[in-house]
Amino acid sequence: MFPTLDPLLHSELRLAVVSLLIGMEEAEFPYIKEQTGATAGNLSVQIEKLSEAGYIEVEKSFKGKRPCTLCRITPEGRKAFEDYVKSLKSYLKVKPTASPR
Amino acid sequence: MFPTLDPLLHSELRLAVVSLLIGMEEAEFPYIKEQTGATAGNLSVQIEKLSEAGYIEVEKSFKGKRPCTLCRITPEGRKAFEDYVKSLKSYLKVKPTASPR
DNA sequence: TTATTTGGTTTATATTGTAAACTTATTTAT
DNA sequence: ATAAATAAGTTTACAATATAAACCAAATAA
Repeated sequence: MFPTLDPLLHSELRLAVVSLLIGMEEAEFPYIKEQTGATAGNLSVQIEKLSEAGYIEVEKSFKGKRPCTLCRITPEGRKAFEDYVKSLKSYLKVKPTASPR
Repeated sequence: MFPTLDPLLHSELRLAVVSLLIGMEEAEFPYIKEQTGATAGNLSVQIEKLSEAGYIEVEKSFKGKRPCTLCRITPEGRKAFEDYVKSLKSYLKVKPTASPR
Protein backbone atom coordinates (compact mmCIF):
# COMPACT_ATOMS: atom_id res chain seq x y z
CA MET A 1 0.00 0.00 0.00
CA PHE A 2 2.58 2.53 1.18
CA PRO A 3 6.07 1.45 0.19
CA THR A 4 8.83 2.68 2.46
CA LEU A 5 10.56 5.82 1.30
CA ASP A 6 14.34 5.79 1.10
CA PRO A 7 15.20 7.85 4.18
CA LEU A 8 18.30 9.21 2.52
CA LEU A 9 16.23 10.89 -0.13
CA HIS A 10 13.24 11.70 2.02
CA SER A 11 14.92 14.80 3.37
CA GLU A 12 14.20 18.24 2.03
CA LEU A 13 17.78 19.31 1.47
CA ARG A 14 19.17 16.01 0.25
CA LEU A 15 16.27 15.66 -2.13
CA ALA A 16 16.91 19.15 -3.47
CA VAL A 17 20.59 18.38 -4.00
CA VAL A 18 19.89 15.16 -5.85
CA SER A 19 17.10 16.76 -7.85
CA LEU A 20 19.49 19.51 -8.87
CA LEU A 21 22.31 17.16 -9.81
CA ILE A 22 20.00 14.91 -11.82
CA GLY A 23 19.52 17.84 -14.18
CA MET A 24 23.19 18.62 -14.84
CA GLU A 25 26.62 17.13 -15.45
CA GLU A 26 28.15 18.40 -12.24
CA ALA A 27 27.93 21.30 -9.85
CA GLU A 28 30.16 23.12 -7.43
CA PHE A 29 29.41 23.50 -3.74
CA PRO A 30 28.68 27.24 -3.83
CA TYR A 31 26.29 26.81 -6.75
CA ILE A 32 24.36 24.07 -4.95
CA LYS A 33 24.32 26.22 -1.84
CA GLU A 34 22.86 29.12 -3.76
CA GLN A 35 20.25 27.04 -5.59
CA THR A 36 19.05 25.22 -2.50
CA GLY A 37 19.33 28.17 -0.14
CA ALA A 38 21.01 25.92 2.41
CA THR A 39 23.62 27.00 4.92
CA ALA A 40 27.14 25.80 4.16
CA GLY A 41 27.25 23.63 7.29
CA ASN A 42 24.04 21.85 6.59
CA LEU A 43 24.94 21.37 2.95
CA SER A 44 28.34 19.99 3.84
CA VAL A 45 26.77 17.40 6.13
CA GLN A 46 24.11 16.32 3.66
CA ILE A 47 26.53 16.09 0.75
CA GLU A 48 28.70 13.86 2.89
CA LYS A 49 25.73 11.57 3.59
CA LEU A 50 24.80 11.33 -0.07
CA SER A 51 28.40 10.62 -0.89
CA GLU A 52 28.73 7.90 1.75
CA ALA A 53 25.61 6.27 0.34
CA GLY A 54 27.18 6.34 -3.10
CA TYR A 55 24.38 8.49 -4.48
CA ILE A 56 26.76 11.24 -5.50
CA GLU A 57 30.42 11.50 -6.29
CA VAL A 58 32.41 14.26 -4.68
CA GLU A 59 35.63 15.53 -6.15
CA LYS A 60 37.66 17.80 -3.95
CA SER A 61 40.37 19.80 -5.59
CA PHE A 62 41.83 23.26 -5.59
CA LYS A 63 41.11 26.16 -7.84
CA GLY A 64 44.32 28.05 -7.36
CA LYS A 65 44.67 27.85 -3.60
CA ARG A 66 40.92 27.79 -2.90
CA PRO A 67 39.17 24.51 -2.20
CA CYS A 68 36.71 23.44 -4.85
CA THR A 69 34.10 20.76 -4.25
CA LEU A 70 32.52 19.26 -7.33
CA CYS A 71 29.47 17.01 -7.10
CA ARG A 72 28.08 14.61 -9.62
CA ILE A 73 25.19 12.16 -9.41
CA THR A 74 26.09 8.48 -9.74
CA PRO A 75 24.07 5.81 -11.57
CA GLU A 76 23.05 4.44 -8.14
CA GLY A 77 21.90 7.89 -7.12
CA ARG A 78 19.88 8.24 -10.26
CA LYS A 79 18.34 4.82 -9.68
CA ALA A 80 17.54 5.62 -6.05
CA PHE A 81 15.90 8.87 -7.09
CA GLU A 82 13.77 7.11 -9.69
CA ASP A 83 12.71 4.50 -7.15
CA TYR A 84 11.95 7.20 -4.62
CA VAL A 85 9.75 9.08 -7.06
CA LYS A 86 7.96 5.87 -7.97
CA SER A 87 7.33 5.02 -4.32
CA LEU A 88 6.25 8.51 -3.49
CA LYS A 89 3.59 8.37 -6.17
CA SER A 90 1.62 5.82 -4.15
CA TYR A 91 1.35 8.46 -1.46
CA LEU A 92 0.36 11.24 -3.77
CA LYS A 93 -2.26 9.77 -5.98
CA VAL A 94 -5.70 9.92 -4.51
CA LYS A 95 -7.22 6.47 -4.42
CA PRO A 96 -10.93 5.95 -5.16
CA THR A 97 -13.10 5.89 -2.07
CA ALA A 98 -13.43 2.17 -1.51
CA SER A 99 -15.06 2.55 1.88
CA PRO A 100 -13.50 0.42 4.61
CA ARG A 101 -15.02 -1.74 7.35
CA MET B 1 13.62 26.96 -7.04
CA PHE B 2 12.92 24.52 -4.21
CA PRO B 3 9.91 25.62 -2.17
CA THR B 4 9.93 24.52 1.45
CA LEU B 5 7.98 21.39 2.17
CA ASP B 6 5.41 21.46 4.95
CA PRO B 7 7.28 19.52 7.65
CA LEU B 8 4.05 18.16 9.03
CA LEU B 9 3.36 16.35 5.82
CA HIS B 10 6.94 15.56 4.92
CA SER B 11 6.97 12.54 7.18
CA GLU B 12 6.45 9.06 5.89
CA LEU B 13 3.77 8.02 8.33
CA ARG B 14 1.87 11.30 8.53
CA LEU B 15 1.87 11.52 4.75
CA ALA B 16 0.50 7.99 4.52
CA VAL B 17 -2.25 8.80 7.01
CA VAL B 18 -3.31 11.93 5.17
CA SER B 19 -3.04 10.22 1.81
CA LEU B 20 -5.30 7.47 3.09
CA LEU B 21 -7.85 9.82 4.60
CA ILE B 22 -7.99 11.94 1.47
CA GLY B 23 -9.45 8.94 -0.29
CA MET B 24 -12.27 8.17 2.15
CA GLU B 25 -14.95 9.67 4.36
CA GLU B 26 -13.42 8.56 7.61
CA ALA B 27 -11.36 5.74 9.04
CA GLU B 28 -10.87 4.04 12.38
CA PHE B 29 -7.55 3.80 14.15
CA PRO B 30 -7.08 0.05 13.65
CA TYR B 31 -7.81 0.34 9.94
CA ILE B 32 -5.25 3.11 9.50
CA LYS B 33 -2.80 1.08 11.52
CA GLU B 34 -3.28 -1.91 9.27
CA GLN B 35 -3.08 0.08 6.03
CA THR B 36 0.03 1.99 7.00
CA GLY B 37 1.74 -0.85 8.82
CA ALA B 38 2.60 1.51 11.65
CA THR B 39 2.89 0.55 15.30
CA ALA B 40 0.05 1.78 17.49
CA GLY B 41 2.34 4.05 19.50
CA ASN B 42 3.81 5.75 16.50
CA LEU B 43 0.43 6.12 14.87
CA SER B 44 -1.08 7.58 18.01
CA VAL B 45 1.61 10.25 18.17
CA GLN B 46 1.38 11.18 14.50
CA ILE B 47 -2.42 11.32 14.54
CA GLU B 48 -2.18 13.67 17.48
CA LYS B 49 0.19 15.94 15.56
CA LEU B 50 -2.04 16.03 12.50
CA SER B 51 -4.97 16.75 14.74
CA GLU B 52 -3.19 19.58 16.56
CA ALA B 53 -2.34 21.11 13.22
CA GLY B 54 -5.99 20.95 12.23
CA TYR B 55 -5.23 18.70 9.27
CA ILE B 56 -7.47 15.95 10.56
CA GLU B 57 -10.40 15.69 12.90
CA VAL B 58 -10.37 13.03 15.55
CA GLU B 59 -13.52 11.74 17.16
CA LYS B 60 -13.08 9.57 20.20
CA SER B 61 -16.04 7.56 21.32
CA PHE B 62 -16.90 4.13 22.55
CA LYS B 63 -18.15 1.16 20.63
CA GLY B 64 -19.82 -0.68 23.46
CA LYS B 65 -17.13 -0.37 26.14
CA ARG B 66 -14.21 -0.31 23.71
CA PRO B 67 -12.60 2.95 22.69
CA CYS B 68 -13.05 3.90 19.07
CA THR B 69 -10.98 6.56 17.36
CA LEU B 70 -12.38 7.92 14.13
CA CYS B 71 -10.30 10.16 11.84
CA ARG B 72 -11.43 12.43 9.08
CA ILE B 73 -9.49 14.86 6.90
CA THR B 74 -10.39 18.53 7.26
CA PRO B 75 -10.56 21.12 4.45
CA GLU B 76 -7.29 22.59 5.79
CA GLY B 77 -5.72 19.16 5.66
CA ARG B 78 -6.84 18.67 2.11
CA LYS B 79 -5.48 22.09 1.17
CA ALA B 80 -2.16 21.41 2.89
CA PHE B 81 -1.85 18.11 1.07
CA GLU B 82 -2.53 19.73 -2.28
CA ASP B 83 0.04 22.42 -1.58
CA TYR B 84 2.53 19.81 -0.47
CA VAL B 85 2.08 17.82 -3.66
CA LYS B 86 2.46 20.95 -5.71
CA SER B 87 5.67 21.92 -3.93
CA LEU B 88 7.06 18.45 -4.11
CA LYS B 89 6.68 18.46 -7.86
CA SER B 90 9.46 21.04 -8.20
CA TYR B 91 11.75 18.50 -6.61
CA LEU B 92 10.64 15.62 -8.74
CA LYS B 93 10.60 16.95 -12.23
CA VAL B 94 13.95 16.81 -13.94
CA LYS B 95 14.94 20.21 -15.17
CA PRO B 96 16.74 20.66 -18.51
CA THR B 97 20.53 20.77 -18.24
CA ALA B 98 21.16 24.49 -18.24
CA SER B 99 24.82 24.18 -17.32
CA PRO B 100 25.87 26.40 -14.39
CA ARG B 101 29.00 28.48 -13.71
C1' DT C 1 -9.18 -17.13 37.07
C1' DT C 2 -5.45 -16.45 34.42
C1' DA C 3 -3.84 -15.36 29.96
C1' DT C 4 -4.48 -13.11 25.58
C1' DT C 5 -6.25 -9.72 22.64
C1' DT C 6 -7.99 -5.13 21.49
C1' DG C 7 -7.45 -0.32 21.43
C1' DG C 8 -5.06 2.71 22.43
C1' DT C 9 -1.49 6.47 25.28
C1' DT C 10 2.83 7.88 27.52
C1' DT C 11 7.50 8.09 27.74
C1' DA C 12 12.20 7.14 26.85
C1' DT C 13 15.57 6.67 23.40
C1' DA C 14 17.73 6.81 19.10
C1' DT C 15 18.16 9.27 14.85
C1' DT C 16 18.09 13.48 12.25
C1' DG C 17 18.51 17.92 10.84
C1' DT C 18 20.41 22.31 11.32
C1' DA C 19 22.84 26.31 12.56
C1' DA C 20 26.61 28.24 15.09
C1' DA C 21 31.32 28.24 15.68
C1' DC C 22 35.59 27.34 13.76
C1' DT C 23 39.52 26.78 10.20
C1' DT C 24 42.36 28.14 6.42
C1' DA C 25 43.31 30.92 2.87
C1' DT C 26 42.33 35.22 0.02
C1' DT C 27 41.10 39.62 -1.13
C1' DT C 28 40.23 44.42 -0.06
C1' DA C 29 40.72 48.54 2.64
C1' DT C 30 43.53 51.71 5.61
C1' DA D 1 52.08 46.31 6.29
C1' DT D 2 48.23 45.17 8.81
C1' DA D 3 43.56 44.79 9.80
C1' DA D 4 39.00 43.61 8.29
C1' DA D 5 35.94 41.18 5.30
C1' DT D 6 34.96 37.36 2.19
C1' DA D 7 35.22 32.58 0.41
C1' DA D 8 34.90 27.74 0.95
C1' DG D 9 34.17 24.54 3.64
C1' DT D 10 34.19 21.30 8.19
C1' DT D 11 33.19 20.19 12.97
C1' DT D 12 30.35 20.07 16.68
C1' DA D 13 26.71 20.99 19.65
C1' DC D 14 21.94 21.34 20.10
C1' DA D 15 17.09 21.07 18.90
C1' DA D 16 13.55 18.61 16.74
C1' DT D 17 11.73 14.07 15.10
C1' DA D 18 10.53 9.61 14.78
C1' DT D 19 9.76 5.34 16.70
C1' DA D 20 9.27 1.52 19.60
C1' DA D 21 8.94 -0.20 24.20
C1' DA D 22 6.38 -0.05 28.19
C1' DC D 23 2.22 0.76 30.00
C1' DC D 24 -3.08 0.99 31.01
C1' DA D 25 -7.96 -0.45 30.84
C1' DA D 26 -11.38 -3.32 29.28
C1' DA D 27 -13.01 -7.45 27.00
C1' DT D 28 -12.69 -12.14 25.53
C1' DA D 29 -10.78 -16.84 25.45
C1' DA D 30 -8.71 -20.86 27.64
